[in-house]
Amino acid sequence: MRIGELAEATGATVRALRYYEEQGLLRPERTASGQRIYTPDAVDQVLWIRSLLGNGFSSKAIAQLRRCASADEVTPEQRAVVRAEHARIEAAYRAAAATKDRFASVLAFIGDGPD
Amino acid sequence: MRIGELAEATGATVRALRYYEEQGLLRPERTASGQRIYTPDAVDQVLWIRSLLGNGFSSKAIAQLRRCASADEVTPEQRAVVRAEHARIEAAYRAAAATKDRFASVLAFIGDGPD
DNA sequence: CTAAGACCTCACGCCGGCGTCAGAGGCAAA
DNA sequence: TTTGCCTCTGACGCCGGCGTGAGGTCTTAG
Repeated sequence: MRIGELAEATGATVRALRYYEEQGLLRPERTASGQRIYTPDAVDQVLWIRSLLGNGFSSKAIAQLRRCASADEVTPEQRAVVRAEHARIEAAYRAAAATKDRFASVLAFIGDGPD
Repeated sequence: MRIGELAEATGATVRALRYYEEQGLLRPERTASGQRIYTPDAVDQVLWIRSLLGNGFSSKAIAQLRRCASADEVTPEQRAVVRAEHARIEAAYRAAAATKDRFASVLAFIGDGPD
């Protein structure tokens, strides 16, 4: 698929997709004339990238993870990266859960009134 | 407590605490000479603020929520704010959960090797 | 063949959440 | 009172994640 289609399929902008490639998060093929061609998997990849970014991951960390996933062998360094980021996401998850619960109680308090 | 103590208690920097006040997220008392004095509750408030910021909330949205919490009456506008932010946090929570699970499987795959 | 639209590569701009000075003033101990 | 640390108020700087042109090329419908 072409970049505009991927953008529409994922909700990302064309600019963002090019930025992701620039950061090494995406590696589309190119046509002879230089136009980007994405495989269907790219949709999931982009959604994944955006969810990581939304959870406070930096693009550099995501690039590390990507390299880790595509390597045949996992180096100790990569292992460390994964573990560190795992700790991050655990914290983010707990924070999100707490925040969600807190909101739920606020909603229970005010939510049944008129709009 | 003074700002340095609050900083140490919360893990935020002094600069960040002043920034939060600037944004209307915190309202410490002042001594006659102008030094900030925080009540013990401020610790929880700061942790709460940081968790919201970490979940992608803007400081303006948090200020709105704060105003909402301290008002005697909840206006429809505030109600809308809370609902919108609730949707945000729901999404963030689901994303975090998915990310966490994905990491868990990665760790299961590589995590039992040597460091 | 042509015209519209999607795409390309620079490259500068923006904004939020602080970091980081500079310079001046509190405050507790000796 | 002096020493040393904490705090104060500006005010500029930085960096990531894009937005937004400018100026040119590709593709495809008619």
